[in-house]
Order: sequence, then C-alpha cells, then structure tokens
Amino acid sequence: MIPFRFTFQPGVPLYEQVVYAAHKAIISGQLRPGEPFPSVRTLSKELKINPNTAHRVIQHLTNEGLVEIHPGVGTIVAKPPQATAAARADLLGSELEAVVVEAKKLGMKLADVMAALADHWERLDTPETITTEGGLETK
Amino acid sequence: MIPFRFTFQPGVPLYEQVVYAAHKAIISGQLRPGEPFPSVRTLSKELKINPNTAHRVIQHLTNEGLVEIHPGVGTIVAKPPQATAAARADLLGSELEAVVVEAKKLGMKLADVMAALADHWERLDTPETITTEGGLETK
Amino acid sequence: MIPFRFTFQPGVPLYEQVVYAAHKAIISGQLRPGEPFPSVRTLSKELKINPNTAHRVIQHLTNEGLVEIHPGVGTIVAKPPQATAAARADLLGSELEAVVVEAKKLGMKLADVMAALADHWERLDTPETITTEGGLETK
Amino acid sequence: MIPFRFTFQPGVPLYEQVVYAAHKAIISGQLRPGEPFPSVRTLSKELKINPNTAHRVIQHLTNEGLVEIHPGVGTIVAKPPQATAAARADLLGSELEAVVVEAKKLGMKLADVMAALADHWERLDTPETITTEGGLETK
DNA sequence: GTGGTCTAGACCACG
DNA sequence: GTGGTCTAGACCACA
Repeated sequence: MIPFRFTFQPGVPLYEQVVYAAHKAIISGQLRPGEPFPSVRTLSKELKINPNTAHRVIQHLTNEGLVEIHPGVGTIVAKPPQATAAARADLLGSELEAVVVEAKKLGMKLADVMAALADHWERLDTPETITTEGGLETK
Repeated sequence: MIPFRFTFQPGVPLYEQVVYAAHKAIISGQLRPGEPFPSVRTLSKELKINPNTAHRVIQHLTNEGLVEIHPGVGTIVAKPPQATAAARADLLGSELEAVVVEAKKLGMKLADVMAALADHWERLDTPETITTEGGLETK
Repeated sequence: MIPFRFTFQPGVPLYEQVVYAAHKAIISGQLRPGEPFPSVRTLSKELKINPNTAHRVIQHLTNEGLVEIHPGVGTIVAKPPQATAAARADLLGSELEAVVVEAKKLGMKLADVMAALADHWERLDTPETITTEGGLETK
Repeated sequence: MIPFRFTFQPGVPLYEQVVYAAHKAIISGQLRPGEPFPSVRTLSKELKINPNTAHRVIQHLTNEGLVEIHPGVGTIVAKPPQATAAARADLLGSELEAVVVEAKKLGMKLADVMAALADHWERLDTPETITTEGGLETK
C-alpha cells in the first residue's frame, strides 16, 4: 500500500494533486529519505490514474529534488539539501503574500493568522491527521 | 489612471495576474469600498490587455464579491462581507497548509515563518511598497 | 518555415535532438529574444513529430529558461539572464571534462583541442554553416 | 584493489558511470596499457554493483577498444590506437560543439572557455585530483 | 521488475 | 489560434 491518498478536486490538474499529496507524505515523515518511492505502475494502480500521469508525478518530484531515480532499480526519497536562509525566505515569499492577501480580504488580524498557522504546523507533524484534501487552491 | 499595475509573469494566465493585482489594491486601501472600479474599456486600455481578458477579470472579481455591478451606473468596490471566525480559518486553510508544506520542505522553523509572515503583513499595509510582482505561484 | 531542422539520430531521444537544435538556433542568433518560437502544432507538422513530443520540447526549453510561455498567445524566445562567472565555470565543468577525457583518449595535445574549439566557436556564429546534425552524443 | 571509484549520480545509468570512471583511470595513467583490467567478479564486488552491470561495463570498454579480452588470460588495458589528425577532430566534434553551445548560452567568451579547458586538462594529468564526480551530463 | 520515449487522439482553458 | 491535461497502448533500456 502506498502511504498517501488524495480526493480528486476538479479544476486542479490531477498530477499536481498527487504531487502535492506526495509532498505532504514526505515532509510529515510518512516517507523518509532513502526509502523507496512508489513505482509508476504502483501509483497508477493504487490511485487509479493513467501510467503516463503517474510518470509525470515522479518526473516533477525528481525535478524538485524530492526523489532520486536509480535507473533500472526504482525511485527513492532523497534527503533534502539545506537551502540558505535568504533563499528560504525568498522561496516562501509569494505564498506568504497570498496568505496575507486572503487573510486581509477576510478581515482577519495578524494574531488570528498566526494562530491558524501554528495549528496547521502541528497538524502536519502528526501523520494521522493528514487528510490530503485541501492545500491546493482551486482558482 | 487606475490604481494598480502588474508586470507580466510568464506561464500564469493574464487575467489571474490582473485579478490578483486588483485584490492587492483593494486590501491595501488603494481602492476603497464604494469607489468606482475601472470599466472593461479602461482596464483594457490602461493595462494593454484584450477586452475579453478585462471582462473576465471583472467577472471573477464579481463572483468573489469584491466588486458589484450597478447597471447603468458602473462597477464599484464592494464592502467586504464579514465571515465568522470559524469560516475564516477554514477559507484560509488550504493556503496556510501550502505555506507550511513549503516551509517544512525548506527546513524552516515555525518562528522563522511567523517572522516572515509579520513582515509581509506590514508590507501590504503601506501601498508604496507594493510591487505587484510575486504573489502568484508560478509552479 | 521554422528556423531549424535536424536529422534523426537513433539512440538519442527525439525530443532531445529537437531541443538541442533549438538551442543552436537561439545561441546562433537565428531566433532572437522576443521573437515568437514555433508553436507546438507547427513544430509537429514541420518536423513530422507527434504533437506530444513537440509539446515536450517546448516544456524543456521553458524549464531551461530559453523560452517564455504566454498563455493563450504563444511562446516567445526569452532574453537569457546573466549567470555569475563562478556559476558559469561550474555549469560547463562536466562537459569540458568529457572533452578532455575524449581528447586524451585520442592522444591529442591541448593545442589541438584549442584549435578545434576555436573552429567550432566561429562556426556557431555564422548560421549558414549550422548543420544541426552532430552535437548530441550517441552513447 | 581496483584503481578507480565512483560516486553514484542519480538519473544516469550505473554502467555508464563506471565506464566513465574507467576512462578517466586509463587516460590519467592509473591504468596503463598491458596491465590487467579488473574482472567482472572483481568489479562487481569492489564497486558493489550487479554482475550483469559489471559485464556490460567490460563489453562497452571492449567495443571502444580500450581493453582487450585475452581468453584464458583475462582482460588487459589496450594500447590506444592512433587516429589521424582529421579523424581526431571529427570524433571530438560533437562534444566540442556541445561545449560551445553551453558556453554561448551562458554568455561566455572564447578566452574564458579556453582557460577553463586548460584547467581541466591539467587536472586530469594529476591522478590525485580526480574525483570521479561530474563529467557525466545529467540532463 | 524499474523508468523513458513515442504515438494517437480527446477535451479544456486562455486571449 | 495558443498551450495544458489526460487517457491508451506500444516498445525500449537498465539492473
């Protein structure tokens, strides 16, 4: 059995949703560095998606450096390289801005957002609570 | 002159970028509730975008409740409806989760993310600093 | 008509060969920054390859930053961002090493290789001489 | 002990990486013509690779003329056949072209590339500096 | 068994 | 018209 599921969300590319579910599985520790990542064919069967779509998922994860392909053997979860503090803040920038825009649109206060942030932070540390639903904006 | 600009970002639909710029203009106070919102024709000319695209922008903003169409009068910025605390946290959920996933992928600590969040929060209160770049995830 | 051709070379992925031919067309000035890049359907017809394969070519060029996609409009050649001197030497490293290994295997002297290098350098400045054949190692 | 190592590089076939490491060992003088080349069994054990993979390595090296199989005796490093000047430049052509394309993409000048080339040239003369990393393009 | 490539054809979103 | 996604199925290289 593969360590993540997802519930299809129309309007968002299928492969993106799977990529995102894999992200969550990795950062929450359900898939640890060095462990094998589900094969294209396994993903395809378990998630009932076309092998080509499953292949695309693995390609994306490879490009992001989250998994490593060992030709003829399979795919394994990579150990994340440490980014510099500056690079981190930068990469997170656009997503944080989106949160601020949305929060202000809802009339929230900074303290409210921080509380909600802390809440989500802990939720992703305890794999049992991961629902693999939300997280991808529908647009 | 319309109170927001944007610098084209390849790979992201034009209308999305304009909608996002309008969001920022509204939540930062550059466009206040009750004020007229630029017409399709104006948007099209000022931003040098296709009228179809400008039309789609206003449609999206209308659907989100950010502007209201008053037939014969024009389009005006709406007063933001106040949501309940629970509804707010829920609406913001998926975006917050995305931030947490990205931050953990980068090996950041909760305190780091909160500091960056506070930083972005203030930046969107002072319209002069708004650059209208970033904020839309390129993927 | 599209500004580059290629002669199929078995053993090397088709899309890689096209990507490489596009590279050469761009760095030699046959395709200049800001100009439209051939569309998926055009590539597909002119080069007699499947649209999916043509699509993959454009995706690769996008990831490398050589072209930019304007949704609904088309693809254009991007202006190359300047890399730092250190990054340059680094990126070129593995390919230079391969040249050295091959040259030494052939018993060549450094001066010979430099002469050949200068020769190829000029050849890629004069578009008429571009054959779009070699350049991709067959392995 | 065999005179070359390699550090696995994800995405590149194992046998290719070993073949390349052997190339470097030979052209740098760590393995000299006439000396015995490690057997399939030795390669397999020392490098912890599948015997099938080790076999493929030797096959490739044989096809390239870098080693010779003497039945009953074993495999030895061959004397490199001397090619004509014209043939050399031709054989090296595609790899040189790749270097030029990459360098121009990076906005480098011919002098820069030549300096970097000379640097790599010397590095492969002094076996101590050989790291067996890089050199195989990952793509 | 693993992933990688290529073809074929359908449907959708964008401007 | 543009590119993007998804399915379907064939064939190949690697270990």
